[in-house]
Amino acid sequence: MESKNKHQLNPRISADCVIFGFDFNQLKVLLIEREPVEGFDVSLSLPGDLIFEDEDLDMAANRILNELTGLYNIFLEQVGAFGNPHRLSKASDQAWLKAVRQKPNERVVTIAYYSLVNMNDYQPQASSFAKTACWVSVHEINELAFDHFEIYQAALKKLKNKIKTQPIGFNLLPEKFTLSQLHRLYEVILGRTLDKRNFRRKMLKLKIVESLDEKQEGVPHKPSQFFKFNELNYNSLIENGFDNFGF
Amino acid sequence: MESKNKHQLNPRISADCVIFGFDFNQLKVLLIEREPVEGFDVSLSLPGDLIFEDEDLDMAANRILNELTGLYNIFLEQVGAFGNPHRLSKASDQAWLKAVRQKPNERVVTIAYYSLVNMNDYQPQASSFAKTACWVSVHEINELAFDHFEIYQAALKKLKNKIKTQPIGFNLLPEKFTLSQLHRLYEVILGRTLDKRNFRRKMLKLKIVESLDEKQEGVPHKPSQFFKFNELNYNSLIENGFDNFGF
DNA sequence: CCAAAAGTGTTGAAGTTACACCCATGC
DNA sequence: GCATGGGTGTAACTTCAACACTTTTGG
Repeated sequence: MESKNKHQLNPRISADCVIFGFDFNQLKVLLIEREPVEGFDVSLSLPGDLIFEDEDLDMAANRILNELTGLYNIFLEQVGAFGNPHRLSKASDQAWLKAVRQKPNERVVTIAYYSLVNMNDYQPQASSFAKTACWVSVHEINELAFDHFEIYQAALKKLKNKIKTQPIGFNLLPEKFTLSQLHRLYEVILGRTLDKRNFRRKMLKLKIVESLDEKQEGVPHKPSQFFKFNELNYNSLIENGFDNFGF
Repeated sequence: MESKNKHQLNPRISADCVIFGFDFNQLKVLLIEREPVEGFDVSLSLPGDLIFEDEDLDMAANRILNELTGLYNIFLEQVGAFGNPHRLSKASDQAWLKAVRQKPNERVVTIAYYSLVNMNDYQPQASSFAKTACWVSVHEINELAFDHFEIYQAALKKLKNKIKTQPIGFNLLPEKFTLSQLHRLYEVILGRTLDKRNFRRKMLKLKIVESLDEKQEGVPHKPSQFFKFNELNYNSLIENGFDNFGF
């Protein structure tokens, strides 16, 4: 790394982020609306950017995440590298790249990440690579720019697998939450219904949740108990996973 | 991608392979001996190479694997991207790179893969990037060039996790094998002993093995039955995994 | 006949699934 | 008082973990 290169963009490597959120009902992904270019409709893409030469891959993903959401230090994990030589060569993508990149023809390999955010903490930010961002429900995502749909699918698959053995779901919830919210979260991520009683039993047995002395107020039904997660047991499960989480 | 670039090397992206083998006793990794450069000892590294501009990442990994082993179409899966800006800057690594790369200072992000090979099929090949290759037992691997030790660890972790839910172990065995061999394989990959009876029961219940009308010969103990794997059930488990594989 | 690895069953404990009704609140 | 979602227990079944002796062969 020669010093003249230190803070230049690397024109061949980018990072893209699949940022998941949960609105207590649906699983969402934060997408950016690409400025329309002549002859093509608006289209949605994952937030992403070229990396800097002096920047680790994780740092680049964190930068993208932070520029877009204002959040630091939240769950972020690599999905993998996507490098099909033709991943940028659709006509609509090329038209857009010509408008924003110095070298629109350059082959770019992207390193994909996924992140879990608490939607309450999210504050939209103006960012260098995104004019407007919006949360889109996963079942409404069907076409994305470049190979981003494929990346999104890989990220969702990784999330599904991971949530079966590690208690990462809490990253999508606020500090206080109800077991029903957690239940719904698991259902939407795994894409199937889970028995309410069995679910609660399992969570309580794993001891990753702890009930608070506080209940919902103002709801037109029996108020729900709030819980927080138990950091100690949470961390030990993050290390070891729980093998028999038979959803 | 301009056509003049079509078959040039991409100086910023490489692929590295962690190639696992099993000699019926130990889990091994195929490493290459880097030519010593003045002032530094011989050192071991993972096989790897820069990718070509017109080459998919998977293709590049397959090329490296094939050039080194003569094998095609075998198990190969991405581990992830490794891109620490200083991953190549140790003095011994720099000395070596100066001898073999046009741009030894270039920052290179590498995409790591792991592969499972049947050691009997392996035939050493002369290759552009390796003079000599050798199988090293996993418990003897402690230092590797660049960040390759970190990559190796990530690959092994991925293998451990994957073998718990998918029947990929067969890729490391010949067509005919005994249940004891399979048993030993699982033990060395997972790094712990497994009860013999419980192991056999589980494998037979999953129906991924089928006994052949053939036994070991010439062994100084009760001869062992040979098995092959059942491709049909194998493939359905590759799709679906087996959730409750509680090792 | 001895050494070496193959092969085989049972039992108690734990975990999984399926299932239906009462409760507390706001309106 | 009614609509809404919250909260609870049990029984049948499956899976898991632990454990020791007999068999077949070569030398």
